[in-house]
Amino acid sequence: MNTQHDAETESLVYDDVVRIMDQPSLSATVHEGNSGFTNQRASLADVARLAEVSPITVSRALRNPARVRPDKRKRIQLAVEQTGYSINPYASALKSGRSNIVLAFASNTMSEQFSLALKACAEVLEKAGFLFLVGQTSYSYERETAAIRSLHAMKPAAVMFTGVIELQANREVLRSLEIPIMETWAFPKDPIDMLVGFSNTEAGQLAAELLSRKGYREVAYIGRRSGRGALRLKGFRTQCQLLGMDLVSEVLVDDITGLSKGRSCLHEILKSAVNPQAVFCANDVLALGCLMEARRLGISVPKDLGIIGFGDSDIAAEIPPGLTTIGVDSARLGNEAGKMLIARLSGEIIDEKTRRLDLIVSERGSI
Amino acid sequence: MNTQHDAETESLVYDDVVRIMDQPSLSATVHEGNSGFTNQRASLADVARLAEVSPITVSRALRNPARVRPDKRKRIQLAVEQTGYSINPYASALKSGRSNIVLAFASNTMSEQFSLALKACAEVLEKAGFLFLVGQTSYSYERETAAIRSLHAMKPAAVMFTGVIELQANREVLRSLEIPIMETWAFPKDPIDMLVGFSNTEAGQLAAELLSRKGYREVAYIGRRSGRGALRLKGFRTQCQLLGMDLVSEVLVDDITGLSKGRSCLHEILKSAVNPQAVFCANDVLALGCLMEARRLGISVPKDLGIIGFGDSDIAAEIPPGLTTIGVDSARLGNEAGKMLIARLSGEIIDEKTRRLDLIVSERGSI
DNA sequence: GCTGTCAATGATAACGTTGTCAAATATTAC
DNA sequence: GTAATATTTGACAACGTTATCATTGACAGC
Repeated sequence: MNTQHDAETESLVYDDVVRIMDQPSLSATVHEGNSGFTNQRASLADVARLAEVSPITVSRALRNPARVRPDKRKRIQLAVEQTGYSINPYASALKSGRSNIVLAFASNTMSEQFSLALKACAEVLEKAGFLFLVGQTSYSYERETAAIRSLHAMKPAAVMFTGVIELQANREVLRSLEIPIMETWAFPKDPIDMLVGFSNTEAGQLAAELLSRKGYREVAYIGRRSGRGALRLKGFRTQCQLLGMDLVSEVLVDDITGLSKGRSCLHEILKSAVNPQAVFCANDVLALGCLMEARRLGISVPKDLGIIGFGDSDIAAEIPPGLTTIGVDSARLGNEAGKMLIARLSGEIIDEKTRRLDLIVSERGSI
Repeated sequence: MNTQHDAETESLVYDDVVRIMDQPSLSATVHEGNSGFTNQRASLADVARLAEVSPITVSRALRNPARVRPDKRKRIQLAVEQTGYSINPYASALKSGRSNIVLAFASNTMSEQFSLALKACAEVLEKAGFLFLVGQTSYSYERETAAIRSLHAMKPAAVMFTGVIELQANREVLRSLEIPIMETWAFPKDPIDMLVGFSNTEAGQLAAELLSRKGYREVAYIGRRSGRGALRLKGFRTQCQLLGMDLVSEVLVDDITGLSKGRSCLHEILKSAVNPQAVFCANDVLALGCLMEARRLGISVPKDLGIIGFGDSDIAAEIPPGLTTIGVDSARLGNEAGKMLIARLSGEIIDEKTRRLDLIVSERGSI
């Protein structure tokens, strides 16, 4: 490798910058207000002095403009712009016990579905002036517990989870926070507070029905041991029995990230006494791993082995022969959750605190 | 669809809970200290009263135990546990002007590479007691600017970006914050502060060399118009020229998320006067989209068309015929960045504020 | 025993905002 | 015009922590 290269080559980035900075619209956004960059931040008192009102009036003008007379409001607005004032969220949170941060915790930030939902939710909430931040729990109860404990100190405006909280103690901690809590991705009968989800049991049932309709008789399951995976398995198992199919193999795993996991799971399945003709994977990553490994082993999909996934990931539609998958509209889920949170945070009386989304079956070539 | 289903079905989640809660180790973690859930939080003063010291001593014992005599330290520790005290981060941040939050902004949280890096970074920082939170900028200068403005109010302990900051005004805002700034994913000669990155220009050069070595003569490029894409293109273009290859088509796009984009780009390329025999895609998602579409169109990879991607995504190795791709070890990048931040945040004098990672070429069947 | 130095602790005063309540002003009713 | 009410504004104190400076006590050196 004899590539001539040094750090300077990359300075193009900054050549680009100059070009970009020439566009007045953007630089205006940045320079708005306070000309230059004063390190000393303006406080409410500074704004108040300039606008010739008391600090508390400034505070009101910013938080609830209707309660301040138009002329003063104008003066205050002007002063805010001149000083480049922005509220100190720490002081505000300290005094009021509230913050404008909405925290979301994802069990796995690498999941396409969760990312889509969180992105949609972020867009809604940021438009409403909230700061939407995401933390990770990595499917670990310990980390989830730690995250929830940190909430007690943070007291965000609201919290959202890509899942439901299972540990009773954590549920109580969350309830004691007295802030809106949004659970998702399942449909328990007793959510902590708000819920935008769907039935995982039904997803399992649908998978069984699809396979039965296609004439499969011996089937297998791959998925997580706990949480939603367990629910999907439950629905699958029940419906298999009902429809007279044999669930000949259940491969239960803890970690489901990475395609290699799906591949090794397929090997597990092939070890079972009775070889199944189809497998339901509790997520698309596992399903794709199976699909890849099947091809590698010369197993024809769907002739020798049918595969159903869950999640309706981007690639499921694209990869030959097309992965049949059950899923929800994740972006819609995030959007709905965001809108519900905003309604609640702005003090509206919510008639419905839960929302159930329909499952979407995308039937493709893999079964 | 006649699936019998109602919300109750999902209550399995909570049956699970009971089982989980029976494990003493976990419930202990939750119940630690303050027995039950007092809504009224304990303050430093409460702890101080119980330990019979002054509040300031408690503060010191928690932040810098070495400065407090062992006997008092013990008493304080005990009092903290009895009261279930946890520090109020808002009060702390208000007074000290610092916080224990480390913010990261990802240009695209749905990217496997960014997710991997952020996850690795989060692990390191959380172990050191920081709260690692992620926001999104969605490759938009407006949102990036908004995010950076919000930093001014938040004053996190440090900030990290999955990229370099291009707008000069934003660079200055960041510098004025006087907190550690971590840029990544490129290797500019004048980073704002800290940097863990690699050369995108070199990535383009490597791609050209690979193709040249395989005997390709007419090649094409697909990628983003700006930022890192532009750098990869620059390196690719330069090296093509040097090696006597013809860059017959450059397809420049703004949005690179989603496989369908790669598919439509392939069509663009096929429209060009001279059909290229190989294409370098500035990321793996685009490359995979091309690969899928090529197969759909009956174009054989690599016989009729060679494809190189960037990012070394999970699926690149798995999908037949195997996607040749150039990338970095994202998890390592995140880990290094996290460790550098911690060193800096704990006041160590850092000898090296930048770190350059090697590019990894994974040669597979697609060229 | 006296002075100087260092470690350990504490008293006081903020940080910048907002909740509470009171005062001032404007508006309406009679 | 006066009284009653509603609207708008402000004074004050507090949220829980930490920076600063002052104090105390311990210990060494002479």
